[in-house]
Amino acid sequence: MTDTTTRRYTREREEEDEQTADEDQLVCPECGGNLVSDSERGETVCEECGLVVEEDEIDPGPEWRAFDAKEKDEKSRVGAPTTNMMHDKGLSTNIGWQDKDAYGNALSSRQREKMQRLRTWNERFRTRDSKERNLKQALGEIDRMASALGLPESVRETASVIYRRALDEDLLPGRSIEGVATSSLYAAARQAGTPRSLDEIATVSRVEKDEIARTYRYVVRELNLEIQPADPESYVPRFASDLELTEEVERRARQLLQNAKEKGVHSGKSPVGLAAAAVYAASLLTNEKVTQSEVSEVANISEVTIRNRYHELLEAEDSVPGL
DNA sequence: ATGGTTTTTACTGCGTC
DNA sequence: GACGCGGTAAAAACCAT
Repeated sequence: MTDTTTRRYTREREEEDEQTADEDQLVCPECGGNLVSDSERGETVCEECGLVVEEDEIDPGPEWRAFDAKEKDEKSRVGAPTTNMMHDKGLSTNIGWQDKDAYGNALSSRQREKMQRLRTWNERFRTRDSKERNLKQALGEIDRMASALGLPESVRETASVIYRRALDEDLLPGRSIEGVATSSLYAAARQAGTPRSLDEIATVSRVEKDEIARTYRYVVRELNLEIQPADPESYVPRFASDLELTEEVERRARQLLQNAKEKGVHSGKSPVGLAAAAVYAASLLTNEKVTQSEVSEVANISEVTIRNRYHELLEAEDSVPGL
């Protein structure tokens, strides 16, 4: 299992590399010649015809003109190159730790105290900043996915609370923002009694189902979220309305499920399957027939599973006298 | 990693329209 | 002949250990 997933991940990465490598070798739109970037001028030009494709690029090189070779060696760009590896691109303030002034002289004790305070506050603001940024992106994602799944406002609220907690407890390092955001939403939807299956979640998320499941388990464990297995009944209204069935069917399906619950038929079985079977069975009992394949379609469950479950449901029902 | 359970896939046969 | 349904065996997925 782990073998296959890691293998897949590495393969994806290779593909990405190939892609970016392809993109690097650009071709002139005019004559088809190779494009070369001239960082001296900040332009990308065609080798063949001299067409300038891009201007005003950022020049990562020295920012002074060099008048001779010696000067070229001495004068380099001030400061570290910017990088996307850091959330602030390495541009935010850093205060040295050495308690020396710009000339290397030791600071007075009063100055040292002052610098210490500045360091503390600078660090506070900076980490708060990065978390804000992180949060903003995650909340955007949660919003997007929630509306794609037709989940109400309250679920988004819950999801963002969960995400904030994950952030506060430092659960993020080593995990993708996307993944944790998705897991938060998944958890929130289940908590709110409007569950969406992992498959449904996965279709709107940017991360793979495997990763969502993994991260979800992790988040639930670390935050001690108490989430009971989804109640099959909570799927019924959605399926019923997707199939344009009446309230009557819906009520009947609920009855079947409640009865099954009392008999303990349902433990260990997938809630979605149970719900789908209940809807199907109810549609038969109320003469509003829908086919198994229709139900399996909206519930994303195999017909076989529906068959198996609905037999069990009816058996449980038969043993109740007077129904 | 492993073993037990559940779900899915694929295929087959039967009855009906 | 296509469709709905039932059943089965084997593969795959899932879960707890």
